[in-house]
Amino acid sequence: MADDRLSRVFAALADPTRRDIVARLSVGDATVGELARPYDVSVQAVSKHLRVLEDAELVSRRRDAQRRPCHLEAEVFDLMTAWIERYRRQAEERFRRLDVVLAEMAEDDGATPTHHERGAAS
Amino acid sequence: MADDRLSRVFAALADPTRRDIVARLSVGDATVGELARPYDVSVQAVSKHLRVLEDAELVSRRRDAQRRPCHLEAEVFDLMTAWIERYRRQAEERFRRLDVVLAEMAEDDGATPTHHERGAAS
DNA sequence: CGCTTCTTCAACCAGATGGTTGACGACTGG
DNA sequence: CCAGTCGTCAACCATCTGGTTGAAGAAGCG
Repeated sequence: MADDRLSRVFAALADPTRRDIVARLSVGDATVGELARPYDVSVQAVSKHLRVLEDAELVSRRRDAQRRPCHLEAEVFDLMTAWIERYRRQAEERFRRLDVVLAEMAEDDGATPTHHERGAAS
Repeated sequence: MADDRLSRVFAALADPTRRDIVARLSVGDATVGELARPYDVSVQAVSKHLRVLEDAELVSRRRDAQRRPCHLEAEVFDLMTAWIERYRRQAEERFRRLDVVLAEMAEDDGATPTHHERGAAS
């Protein structure tokens, strides 16, 4: 896996267990042991998952006696959302332009060209 | 990697080359050869990347003579956005509730407890 | 201090990933 | 038809991943 920020975040969330951990942390902070309990893998495995989430800066940790409570850093979601929205918009923009071109073609002559199946704008 | 839909999508986007391919496809459809040109890897490697994107249903392909033009399926972005927004909101909601609790505590007595560093509401 | 609890480190393993090269399949176009 | 182009399949390789077990650190408790 590449070592840039966005790659680490996407890779971290490409695992269902880690997504579930994120889901649970969105409700409230939790320790490694608490997080591990519901899964039928070793606590060490969960500890590794948490390290991945921490490297992706999705999770941070305090120290509380022997415990290391995990805290969800929701700001990272903005990074993903920004990336996703950028290309979603670009793709939508592209469809919009395509519709304009098709509309112009329809004005020029009555031919109906092959077209992507998508709801055309008004 | 897990084989569920969301895992495939996140895993597909965890690679910078594949994200770049998505970025380029957001501008317009392209063939495998066209997509491969800018990268200094073999066309076979790019073909593999496209297969990953296709399995994640981020990309679909037509047939045009020998060519296999690739098309971005932007709808999948909705899936990710939905997941992300869900937990972002939940985390924000949690902070909101925390702020309420803290406000109530402040009313009860003047003590200032330890608190997450985050901009408190109002 | 010594035991127990919570967590991580280390070594190991099977399987996935991302790359390579070489051969082949599909289709065009002269 | 047959040379050439576009793309994929197959085999191989190094590295990463997600899991295991066993041992060790770190901190509180009696």
